[in-house]
Amino acid sequence: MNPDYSRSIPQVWRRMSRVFTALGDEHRQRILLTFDRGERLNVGQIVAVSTLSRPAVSHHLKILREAEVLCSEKIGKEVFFWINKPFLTETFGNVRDYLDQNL
Amino acid sequence: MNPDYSRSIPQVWRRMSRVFTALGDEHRQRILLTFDRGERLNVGQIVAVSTLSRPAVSHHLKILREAEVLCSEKIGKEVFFWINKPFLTETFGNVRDYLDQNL
DNA sequence: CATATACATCGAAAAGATTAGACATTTAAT
DNA sequence: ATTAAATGTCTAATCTTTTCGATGTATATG
Repeated sequence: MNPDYSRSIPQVWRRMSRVFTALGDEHRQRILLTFDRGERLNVGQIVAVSTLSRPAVSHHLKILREAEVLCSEKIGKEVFFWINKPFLTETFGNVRDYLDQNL
Repeated sequence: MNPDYSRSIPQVWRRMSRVFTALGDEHRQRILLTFDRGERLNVGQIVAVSTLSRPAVSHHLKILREAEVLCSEKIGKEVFFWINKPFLTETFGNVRDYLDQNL
C-alpha cells in the first residue's frame, strides 16, 4: 500500500487529471467527436451543432483547451479549434504504460 | 465535421466516459494510486490513509467500481477492492487506437 | 441471542459545476 | 468613425456532486 496521500500523484497523472475531468463531461465528449480528422472548426460551427448556448460552449471549449485536449488559434475575428492529437495519443499511452509498470 | 450530436458517441467512448468521470476527481485518483501492484485493500485500509470520512470514501469507491476501474469482493465482514488492470489497460489502449484511427 | 465489527445507505447541508442572458472586446468592412 | 460579426466574460440562477453524521444491514464472536 502506498500511504503517501499528499504527495503521491505522479507527474504523468497530474497532467492527465485535467484530461480526465475535461473528457468526463458528455457535452465535451460530443464537442471532441464533432471534429473530423485534422479538421479545424471555429466557435460558431461548434455552437451550430451543439444544443447549448454560446457562453456554455465557450465555457466547455475553455476547459478543453486548458486540459490541452484542444488547441486554438485566433485568425481575424474567428477562433479556430482543433484536436491536440499528439498530446492525447502520448498521454493515453503514458497512462497505459504507467498502469503496466506501476499498478 | 460530424454534425450528429445525438448519436455520435461510439461504444468505446460511452464505456470510457464513466472512467473519465471516475478518474477526473483527485480523491479518486489518490485512492487508485494507494494500491500497490496486484494488491487488495479493504475499505478500512483505504479510509485509514484518506483524509475523508468513511461515507465519502464509500461514495468514491462506488463510483470507481461502477466505472469498472476497481473490482470488489465481500469476504466475511470485509469488502476488498483491487484495480481492474486488464480493463484499464484495454480501455486506454482502445481510446488511443480510436484517436489514431478516427480523429 | 446479544454484542461488536465492517461496511453501506440515507438525508440534509455545503461546495462546485453548468447554464444563458446581458454586456464587453476585438477585428473587419463600409 | 460607425457598424456588424465573432467571440469572450460577468453574473445570477439552477443543477449536480460531495460531504459527513446518523442510521441500517450483514456477518462474526462470545
